[in-house]
This record gives sequence, C-alpha cells and structure tokens, in this order.
Amino acid sequence: MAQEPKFQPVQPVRAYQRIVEQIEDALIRGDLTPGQRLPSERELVSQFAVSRSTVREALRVLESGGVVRSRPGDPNGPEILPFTSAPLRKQLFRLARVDQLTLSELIGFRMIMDGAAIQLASRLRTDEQLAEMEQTLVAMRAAIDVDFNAFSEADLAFHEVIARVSRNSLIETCNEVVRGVVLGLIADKIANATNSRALMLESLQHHTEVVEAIRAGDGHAAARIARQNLYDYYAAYVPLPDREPLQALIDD
Amino acid sequence: MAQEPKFQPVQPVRAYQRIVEQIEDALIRGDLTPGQRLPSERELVSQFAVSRSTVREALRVLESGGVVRSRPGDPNGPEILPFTSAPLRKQLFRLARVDQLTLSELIGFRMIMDGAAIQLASRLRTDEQLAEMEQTLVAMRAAIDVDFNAFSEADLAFHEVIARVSRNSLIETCNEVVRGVVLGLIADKIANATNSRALMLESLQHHTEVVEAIRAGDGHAAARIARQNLYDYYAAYVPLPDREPLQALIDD
DNA sequence: CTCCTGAGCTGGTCGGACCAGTGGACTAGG
DNA sequence: CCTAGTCCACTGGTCCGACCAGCTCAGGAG
Repeated sequence: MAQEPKFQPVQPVRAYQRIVEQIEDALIRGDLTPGQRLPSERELVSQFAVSRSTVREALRVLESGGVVRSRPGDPNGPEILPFTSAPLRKQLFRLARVDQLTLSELIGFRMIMDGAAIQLASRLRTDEQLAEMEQTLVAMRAAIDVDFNAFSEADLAFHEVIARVSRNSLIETCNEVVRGVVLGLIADKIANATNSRALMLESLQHHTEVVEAIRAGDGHAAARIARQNLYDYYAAYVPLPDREPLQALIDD
Repeated sequence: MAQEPKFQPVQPVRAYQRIVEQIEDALIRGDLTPGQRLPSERELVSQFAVSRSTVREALRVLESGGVVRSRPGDPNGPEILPFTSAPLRKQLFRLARVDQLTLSELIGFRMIMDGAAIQLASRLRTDEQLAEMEQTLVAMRAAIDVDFNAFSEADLAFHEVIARVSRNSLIETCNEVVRGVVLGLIADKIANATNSRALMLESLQHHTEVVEAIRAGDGHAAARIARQNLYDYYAAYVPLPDREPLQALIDD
C-alpha cells in the first residue's frame, strides 16, 4: 500500500531555538549537570556563531524554564540549576487561571493524589518506615508549641516520608504543585487563619488517624481518611461548588 | 506580639520580566483572550518604553510558555494562543529525563489517574453519558478497519468522554501529559508495533470491559480493570523494574 | 599579615541597521 | 461590476556596537 506523502506543515526554526535544544540535549545526555556553569554570553556568541541578542533570547527561554540562572556580574557565567517543580507549578497555575479550572477540580485532584500515595504507603511500608512516620507525628506535636512555620515544616517532612514509602515521587510532586496552586487561589481567604492553634491540633489529629490506619495495613481506610481530611480542611475555608465529585471520592 | 522584621532576599527584577508579568496579568484578568493579537514589537517598544531587545526577550519567554506565537511578516502582530498542555508536557519530560523519575513511577501515576477518572465516571455518569461511551466503543470497532490513526482518534474521544463525565478535566490533562512523556521515553521500543491489528482489538476489549463495569455501577471494579489494562499494555513493551508498587495498585 | 582599591570581567539594556517574508491595498484586466 | 495580479509598507529574525552597574579577585597600601 503506497503511503500518501503526508507532508508536515513546516515552521521556521529560529536560531535561538537551536541553541536551546543544544543546551537541553547536553543536559539530557549528562554532558551538563546542575551546578556547572555555562560559558559567558560573549563566549557563547563565538561558540554558536550568532549574535549576543540570539544567545540572550535562548538564555531567557532556558531561564524561564528553570534550567539556568544568570546573575549580573557573575564571572563564572550562567549556572545550571537542579530541577525544581517551580516551572511546573507556574504552568499549572496558568492552566488553572486562564482555562476554566474550578477549585473543586484542583481539590479533587489533591484528594486523589493524597489518597493514592497513602494507600500505596500502607501497602509497601516497612516497620522502620512506620516508625519514621510516627516519629514525624511526635515532631509535629512538639512543633505546635513553637510556631506555625515549624509545624508546617514538620508537615512537609511527613509528606516526604509518604512520598518515599509510596515509591512514587511524581505523586507527591504533583500533590505539592497543586497544593501551591490552590494556596495561590484562596490565599486571601486563608491568610489570617493558618496560624491558629486549633487548626494545627486538628491537622495533627488527622495525620494520627491516617498513620493508625497505615499501621493496621488498611490502605483503603487510610486513603479514605486522608481524602476526608483534605476535604474538611478546604471546606472550612472556602465554599465549594460542585461537591458531588468530591463526595464521591470520599464515599469510594 | 511584635513581629520580627522578616526581610525577604531581594533579587533584581529584570525589565523583560515585568513585561511578561503585565501581559500574563492581562491574560488572567481577561483583558487579553486567545485569538487576540498583541501590538507589533516596535509598537510594544513605545508602549513599555524599553528597547526592542527587551521586548523580544519577553516575547521569547511567553512564546516558550505557549502563551503567544510570533510569525515573521505577520502584520497583525503576535497571536495570543489558547492554552495547551504542551509546555506542561515539556516540563514533565525534562523532569523525567534529567531527574530520577522511573518508568514505573510514570506508569503508576497513569494507573492512578486513569483509575480515579473511571471510578468517578462510574459514579457520576448519567444514562445518556453511558450511551455516549458505548457509542465511542462502536466508533473504535469501526476505526480498526480504517487505520491506526482513526483508532487512536476514537480512543482519544473515549477518554474525552471520561474526562467530561468525571467532572475533572485536570485528571485527564495530567493523564494525557504523562502519556505523552512515557511515549517519548519508550518510543523506540513501541514504534513498529503500534499499528498492529491485534493490539487494537485487545485495547477495544479492555475498553469494553471497563464500560461494562461502569454500566454495572461498580466503580471499584472498573478502576481495577482500567489499571490492570494499563499495566498489561506497558508491560508488553518494556521491562518494568520495581513492579511491586504497580502490583499494589492493581490488587487494591 | 590584613584591608582596601581598582581593573577586568559579567550580565542588563539600549539604539540602530539589514534582511526575508507576509498580507493587504491598489491596479490592471476580465 | 468583480476578479486576479502586482507592489509596498511593515512584520519579525538577526546582527552589531555601545554603555552601565555589579561582582571577583588580583595586587598594592597599611
């Protein structure tokens, strides 16, 4: 059977794009690793045989993607950055704002992520890891009497343990990203309440229940509790339209 | 209680960044909508009171984020684009390649996403939507005799219905993004097999089982079948290290 | 030995220039 | 009157040269 020609629409490839590609490829191949430095702009000009404007456009693109960072006056040149989820969060934030993406969808997504991570954790955890979780609970209880930042840090540590135990960092990364997006959306409504002591105590209670279910090996129950807690947490701050899908996630 | 000064580390804000912010803000506020055109670069130069280099760097950043598209010679100026998941996929792809992100994690993530969407769908679906799903199955069966592209399109239509019924487009967006990333990672191993007729038939069979479970209202079973199918699909092509978490997702 | 200074680099921004390409106005032809 | 072809103003892509403020570090003053 003779194939149709199947021509592809051709769009011009700009010079700065090929520079971006070359640098990204070098990163993927491992020729460039985080912490290393790129040559200075003027040096790149001669290496790529283009003008400085073109080099700079390429560097701006890489910089907006979180790949490199340029600092004025730094004689070492632009720095290759380790990967962070910041650009991912930025993209998702735009998706949430520009596209119609409701709060319910974001929260539902978090409920799924959190539930899945905890369900995996309750199945895959070792006894040592369980002890580690309980250790973070103790740290959280202690942090309540310090300040909200300490508590927030202990909470982060807990989720980090969950991520490691579930053996899927992508879940926790996405969870973290969406968490940041939601926070950005409802920041005004939550601002003066986050440091409430009662809130921290309730959060601790929730975490304790989850760990209890994990210890019992009941991943199903652990996930349901986690989703319920997340739902309660957000519902306390902001009216949620379209609750039915969220309720469905809790009912299982 | 007197607050500590709490100074923030200040990093210089470049001119091009403020241009990007202004345009993104205008997009979020709705002053700019997809399809509209930005003024020409030289016009923006006078509006922002900066040089063309600066305007161009801002445009390159926006372009790399999928916000606008510039075409040489277009007298209408840069075009505001509708949101696509392409930049999201690019970011995640980089995370997968540069950072340590295993195939198992990506596939596990898809299993969770797919399962959750289908579980939601089986709970929230109306009879009309169920009929719609079955309609796409008919279309898929018909598409098998045409070519692989038609089948792939019908498959996409099925997932689109699921996304709508689950009332959470974010789930399907993420699923789609990760699907693209995985495809990019294992493209070499899957290349010459994707158009196999047997494969299409098997895929259709899987979809049929899922719809059957959705009809029965058994979200639990529907999700498990979906996860199992996804696992089988990938396992047929590529050896999966660290299968235990994936198996845990299937066992429930 | 320490401290300070200054030179030489860095990136950030500017202004001007040229080019190939686009699209719409304008005109010649029906 | 409408259509088809030409032409030109303007677009974005790239280049060049210049200036500035800031960072490092070598080297000199104490």
